[in-house]
Amino acid sequence: MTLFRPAKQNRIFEDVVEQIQEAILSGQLKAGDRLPPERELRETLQTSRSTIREALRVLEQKGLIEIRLGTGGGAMVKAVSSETITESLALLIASRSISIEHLYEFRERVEGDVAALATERCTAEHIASLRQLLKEAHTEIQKGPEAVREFLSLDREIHYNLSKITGNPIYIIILKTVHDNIHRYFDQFLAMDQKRLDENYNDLVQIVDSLEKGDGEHARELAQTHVRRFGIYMGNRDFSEKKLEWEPDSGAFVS
Amino acid sequence: MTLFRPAKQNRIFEDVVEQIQEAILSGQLKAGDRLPPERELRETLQTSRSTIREALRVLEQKGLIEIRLGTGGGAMVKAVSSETITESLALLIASRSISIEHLYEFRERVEGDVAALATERCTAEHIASLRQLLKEAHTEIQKGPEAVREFLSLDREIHYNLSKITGNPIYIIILKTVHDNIHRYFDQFLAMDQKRLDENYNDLVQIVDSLEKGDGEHARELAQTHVRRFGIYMGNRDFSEKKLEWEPDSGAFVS
DNA sequence: CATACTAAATGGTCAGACCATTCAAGAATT
DNA sequence: AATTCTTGAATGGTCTGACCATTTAGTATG
Repeated sequence: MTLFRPAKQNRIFEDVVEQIQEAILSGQLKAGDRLPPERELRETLQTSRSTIREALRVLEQKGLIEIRLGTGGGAMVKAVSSETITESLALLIASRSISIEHLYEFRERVEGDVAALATERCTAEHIASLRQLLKEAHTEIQKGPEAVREFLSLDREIHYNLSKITGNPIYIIILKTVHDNIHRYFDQFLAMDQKRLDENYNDLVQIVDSLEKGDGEHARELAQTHVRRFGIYMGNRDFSEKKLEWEPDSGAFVS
Repeated sequence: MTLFRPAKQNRIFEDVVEQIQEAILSGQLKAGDRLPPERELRETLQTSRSTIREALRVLEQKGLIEIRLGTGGGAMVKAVSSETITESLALLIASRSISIEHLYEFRERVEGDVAALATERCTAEHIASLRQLLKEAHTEIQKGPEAVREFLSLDREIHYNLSKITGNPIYIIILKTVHDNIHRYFDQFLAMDQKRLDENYNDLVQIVDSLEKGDGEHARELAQTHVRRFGIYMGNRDFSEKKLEWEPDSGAFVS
């Protein structure tokens, strides 16, 4: 049960973190607001500056504040974003708890779901916006394989737009997180030849066509195929035999 | 492009974080290992104890170390887990960037994917293990509605097992994260009557039946229906009209 | 042998000082 | 008057050294 937390509320800086976090989440402090300077917080909260600073380090790592130097500086409240999730996922990859292959298998299905959902919910404006991006992508691939970076950037933008059409921020966050982590391996993409470029462009055109026709299941299949193609370029292997044991209690993997 | 980071490497504690994190991710420090005491790190890294401590706060928040008091204590390296992702998602929910309805729509499709994938990859042992859990669940629901907590715990365990069968740790992490965040709202479940209990139990039996038969698409549909039912109990409304604007550059939502 | 005490190791907190960066207000220059 | 330069104040970053709190291992005591 996740009913209880480990009782470890002894540390003062944790109390400071909690108070400030509560003020942010309750809306008393909004994005862009400035926290009082450290020396003032020190007096208000009746503690030492080092304790305040340890609390600020935690809040900073949580992505709740951002700190700037100088006269006009200090701790500013940030809008909660998906950055921390992206970083956590990057750590799981770096520690080899999950592999790029795992990430691709997951992405394939999520992008399929996104394409299907987007089909249900897209408007004429959405389609027009996608067509515009396709047009730009077409311009790029005509420049040949040296424009692969620009093409991939537009490819990403199109997937991003699809996730926005679903209206569900979780899909936006998940895709952003997955894309950010995959982009670290882009070097291996840069060798795409003209045939690959055309192939991928045609994938995108067909996906948008299906959206317009309202054929969600076809859009799903196309999106999955599209992602799978990308995965194959990256030397994606079959991983159906790979197994990782998962330690239930700690929530951590063991080899 | 995510090619460059903001050039802000001036802070010493960040360098300390980086060094220790690198030692952990490269395997020089393994889970369970103890970091040197603060006073020793202070000497080794030629810096002050407060700087070391700020670095430790960051590493702790990243979920890379855990700190214990007393003689045998100190900073211990932790196995990288999904805890931080769970916390980040909780922050997004608490700041109302995403709603429980969004979470349920996402969960519905992910659990569907998991059921379908698990069908492809399950072995006789997996089925036997699931049958055992179903048996325990059956025992619980016969005790009547007061055993709803125990039943829900087993329900969760079954979903967890399905994600393990996929062999893809991302599904394990995602479901764990989603479940952890949904469990905060469980109070509203506790009113399930006998009919609901039976309904949910039958869902689970049918899902396992489909797994055994190898009918992945049926398993997917059943799992989706099962999750949707849960969502409805929580006062889940139709949210297809809701829209949130997403700020591309910052990765943050704006109202 | 079991229990109680003691001391050492380690993290947690505090106070105060000084350094580094940034920015705005005023001074000097053109 | 406009521009540039200087200076000082505000603020975070770092350092030092001290003391407190908790835990464990070892020791003394019954």
